[in-house]
Amino acid sequence: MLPEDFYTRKHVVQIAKDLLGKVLVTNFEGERTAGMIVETEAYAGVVDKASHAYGGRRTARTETMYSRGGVAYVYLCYGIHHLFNVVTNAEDIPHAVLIRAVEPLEGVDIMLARRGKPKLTPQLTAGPGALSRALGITTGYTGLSLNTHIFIEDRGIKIPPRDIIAGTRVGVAYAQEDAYLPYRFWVKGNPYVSRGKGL
DNA sequence: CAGCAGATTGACT
DNA sequence: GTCAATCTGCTGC
Repeated sequence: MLPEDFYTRKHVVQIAKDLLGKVLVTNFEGERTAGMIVETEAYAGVVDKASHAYGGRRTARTETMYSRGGVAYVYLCYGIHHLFNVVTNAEDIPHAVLIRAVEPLEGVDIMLARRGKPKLTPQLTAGPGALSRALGITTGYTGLSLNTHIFIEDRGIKIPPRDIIAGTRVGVAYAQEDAYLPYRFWVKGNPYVSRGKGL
């Protein structure tokens, strides 16, 4: 499992890159599922117009972003989709990394059942709402430390730097100039990377 | 308090 | 390609 100081570092963009190749694991009621992270986005807190915490906004929803790094921030998007983020940095600095896609490694049958799908295709976990549903992550787990039911492992998988591609974040056109920041990262050529509409 | 847009997805034309 | 699903939070009456 990743040490706590992996999450409490100050540079959320570096953490977003470092998370590629790590393994996101969930274990709910004995059902274990896991996938390798292949796509992430960094959200840089109060100065980032794309972040829920821009300008220091604090609401019931965003409160967990202000926690010390190493907990889950899960929120509901469009009223339907549960989006999973990793909170980083120190307490009161609301940085987070959105996990946008994983490649299934364990518990594929469980994921298929949760998604109501007959067979494995990239759609199973390509996209932030899709992977959360496949891994059983809901807003009920927001604020949970990443060391019990949801955790991230380093299995020694190294993504070569030349295979890490940077681009603009998906669905953040409203963020004006910050929409052009290269804060989205993915593993080159991996079929599970989402085909979200960037800029 | 109504209206609207959003870190999305899947069904349908 | 278009659109509905439906919760959170911001804006404006």
